Amino acid sequence: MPARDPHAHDSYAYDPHAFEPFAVTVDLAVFTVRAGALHVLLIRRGRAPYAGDWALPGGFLLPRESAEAAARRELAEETGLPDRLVAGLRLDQLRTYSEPDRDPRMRVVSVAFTALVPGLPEPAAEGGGDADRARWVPVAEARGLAFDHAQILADARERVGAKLEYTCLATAFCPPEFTLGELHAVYETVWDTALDRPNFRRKVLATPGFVEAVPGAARLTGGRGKPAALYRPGPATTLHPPLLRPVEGTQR
Amino acid sequence: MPARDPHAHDSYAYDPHAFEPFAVTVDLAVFTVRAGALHVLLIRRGRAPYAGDWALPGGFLLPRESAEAAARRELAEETGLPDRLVAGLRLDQLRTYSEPDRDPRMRVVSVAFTALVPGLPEPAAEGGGDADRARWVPVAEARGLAFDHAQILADARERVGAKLEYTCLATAFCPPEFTLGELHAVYETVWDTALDRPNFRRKVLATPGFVEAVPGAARLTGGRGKPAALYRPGPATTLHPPLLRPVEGTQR
DNA sequence: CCAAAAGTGTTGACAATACACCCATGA
DNA sequence: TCATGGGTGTATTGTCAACACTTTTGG
Repeated sequence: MPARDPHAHDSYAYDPHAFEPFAVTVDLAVFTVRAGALHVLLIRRGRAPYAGDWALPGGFLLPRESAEAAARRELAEETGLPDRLVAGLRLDQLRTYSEPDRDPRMRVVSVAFTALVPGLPEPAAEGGGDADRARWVPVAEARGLAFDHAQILADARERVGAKLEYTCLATAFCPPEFTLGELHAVYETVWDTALDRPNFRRKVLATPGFVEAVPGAARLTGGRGKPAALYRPGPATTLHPPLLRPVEGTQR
Repeated sequence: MPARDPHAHDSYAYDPHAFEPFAVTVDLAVFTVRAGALHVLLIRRGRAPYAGDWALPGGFLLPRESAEAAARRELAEETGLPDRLVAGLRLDQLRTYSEPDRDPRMRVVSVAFTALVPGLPEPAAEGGGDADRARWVPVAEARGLAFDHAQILADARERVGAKLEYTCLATAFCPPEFTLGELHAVYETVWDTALDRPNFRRKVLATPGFVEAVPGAARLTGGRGKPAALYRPGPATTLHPPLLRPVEGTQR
């Protein structure tokens, strides 16, 4: 409930703490698939607390800026990602982290986002701003993160895995035109499971609007093997029926 | 990124706005199923802005309180829901609303939650606090809400519908012991679709841990018809494979 | 010719649907 | 005995997993 008058309720009538200032920030978990491993974009902190540690990119909301806008701005400022890519990037809210002691200095509430970008040929974290401190790090090796960023990263990883099941978001990990082999590799990498290639292929092609063929085009992948047909992302956003992760446990 | 020193970055070095205070609130979309319709818990506002309009319950975070804790506290304070129910209630973060002008008076960032409660015999919105201003309203009739609460409500409704597909959350709409007919009615009400009863029944019973039979018990439902067996919520939290909403469109 | 990667076919297990049908209770 | 809601059976249909197989390229 926005801005109810802090004097409106007995339990904090005239309580100055009702105006206690909160800092509001955004944090970004930006993922990519490189060299067969899921990577996350991290920034090395320059000052205390957690100086020298790795952290998720992010920062404060400006006074008249939504969290989405702040996330996009911070991503452009703090990382070396190309402007065109950041402008067209899809940002998904993950959740908001509001534990009172998550920052040792003051009360900070942070809205976390996830984003998926294609694997880039060059290290991507180059250029102006704080970009020299930005790096792609395999999620398996991302340890000792500042603040509660390990938790955010874990939540984000789980969310991304789940989203691949029932949305068409996997194509966001691929370049504008991609082969089904590349899309297959995205699923296997994010889920860390083997998927039967022929069945995966059929499933993707049977879902209307997931991908659409680029007429006549083909590409040699890795120089070896038969050239693969190219596809573009289709207009669909959700997968019906979903493409479920195989479960290790007892059921199904 | 929590509490980065606002002087740390050139673009707002020494900018006092980096400390611009934000108010942080929670908003709650609490749903129940009553008389075959999905209802949401609303509060009638007592003062401007939007005086006299209906709004979602919610309020400010206290200085050392997480959003989850604030949501639970506000729910207990503002509504007549029984304390036992509020204490055991499951709260799910929906998303955070941060548009700069969503409150006409000041900058307010609000973390929205959803919660599901069983249909209560009595009107539920009774007792102390602001409870006399609280009411269950059918979502179809909830119009003209204060602030951006119509948007929050729409998002919450969609999320709840989606969650029924792949989680066991539907039992939260039912009393501690319930019949499969009641569970069936929950799905039909929330999704606003007819579901084949025998198939629904088999699906639920075939999902391990969704529900477990209460030994020997049976209940007359509505006085008419055969007494139905009683079930309790099981230990499972997710539905594998999911119970998908029938789609009206072309696909599937 | 061989290795590697793309792409097709086939089959059996299983799950979801659309029904028809029986059972227990109140009026 | 009828209406009402609970509960069971079954045939059909479709989907998914497993795996054998063909095709096209580079070396």
